[in-house]
Amino acid sequence: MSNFEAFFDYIQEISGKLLSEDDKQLLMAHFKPKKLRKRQYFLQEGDVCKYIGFIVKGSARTFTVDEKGHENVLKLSVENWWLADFESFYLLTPSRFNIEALEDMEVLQSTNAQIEEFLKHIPAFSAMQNVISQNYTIATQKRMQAAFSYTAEERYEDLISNYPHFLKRFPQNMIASYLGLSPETLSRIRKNSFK
Amino acid sequence: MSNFEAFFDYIQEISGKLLSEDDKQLLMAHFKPKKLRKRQYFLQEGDVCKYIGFIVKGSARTFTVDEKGHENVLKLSVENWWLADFESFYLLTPSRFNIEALEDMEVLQSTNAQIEEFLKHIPAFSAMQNVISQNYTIATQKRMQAAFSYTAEERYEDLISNYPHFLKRFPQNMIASYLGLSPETLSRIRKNSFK
DNA sequence: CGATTAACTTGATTTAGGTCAGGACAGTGA
DNA sequence: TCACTGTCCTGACCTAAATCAAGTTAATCG
Repeated sequence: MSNFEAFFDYIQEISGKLLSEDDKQLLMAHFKPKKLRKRQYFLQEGDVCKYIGFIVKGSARTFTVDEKGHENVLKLSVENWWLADFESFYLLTPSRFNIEALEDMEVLQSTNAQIEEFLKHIPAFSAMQNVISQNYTIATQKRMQAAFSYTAEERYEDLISNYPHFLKRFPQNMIASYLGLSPETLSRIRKNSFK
Repeated sequence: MSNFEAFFDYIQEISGKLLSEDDKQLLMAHFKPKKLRKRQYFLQEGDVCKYIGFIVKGSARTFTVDEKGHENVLKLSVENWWLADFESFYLLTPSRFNIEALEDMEVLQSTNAQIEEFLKHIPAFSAMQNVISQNYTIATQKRMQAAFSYTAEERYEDLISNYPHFLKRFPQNMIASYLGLSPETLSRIRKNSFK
């Protein structure tokens, strides 16, 4: 199944290790393919995030809704990224986040208990986890710094240079929210940066 | 050496596993105790972060300096926390951060290469790493959300409830910077929250 | 296809928080 | 002892970005 081929490639590439036939069988047995239509929710606020998903195709946003009904995008995710509220997933607490498909999606999903098994039995899988957690640590450190010490404009420039494809792929108001800006402000920044 | 006792306790507690005598010997052989005086730097911007440090005693701040000479505190660290710019530490790139002792400190430090060895040979150590990276992921997710969707006042309330001891331990201008505020603003928030 | 809804732009106004400036108290050190 | 430096407070002013409002363009769907 082509879904899994992309997934296997990803694991092998990022971990720098090969998956055996047994490894692949184990993964195929416990990662369930799931389709989500645009606007469908992978996770709803208040629910426990029972599944972690690997995005084979499509994109999603992770967001909160505050008391005034204002939506706040924390994360935009595309192919070869993982989808979960890790706090809820690890601790089994109700999530404060929503995760919603922005395009039709194909996801491979599994549970916390099964992930533990993969980590125990598949060397490439646990190597992958280490690399991901390193990357995540680094990326978050950068994003925190940007959030606090950059202006709106600098954050936008930063996004352009780090994730240029986001601009084509996501509506501008999502990008604005992801940058912590109102849609109006982003529109004005873009207008000014043209001249 | 009492330094190491606290360190061993920490590893065993957080990992849920015991350290053997051999494990302890290995750790003692490759974690070097180091003293830092108040104001001394553990890491300077531009240098590669060759060491990771475990704080046995004292506290530190991780900060950047922007073009205008404005300091920006990203992290405040106390006993039983780790000290490093992980991007620089993992990738061996020059760091954009400074790490400075805010009090006299005792640190146990080691290198990236040695950490790899510990992970390979000491089960409690790699279990610890997994727990830490989970906790870190969760904490960062929260902090990101706070940074983007909370007001100055809410961020301060949040700090009070999560890290009340920070308020006694760190000067107010450090706290302000950590919260992404000017010292004046924090002062005013405190004034208002008294009545 | 036209009808509705969603996405983007632009202007006018407001506001949270920053910046600048002055002063009150420590704590430290020659 | 008294300057010196760092920390905190308070007031006056300013500015980046949010909010409100209205209009335009682009997507979506029956």
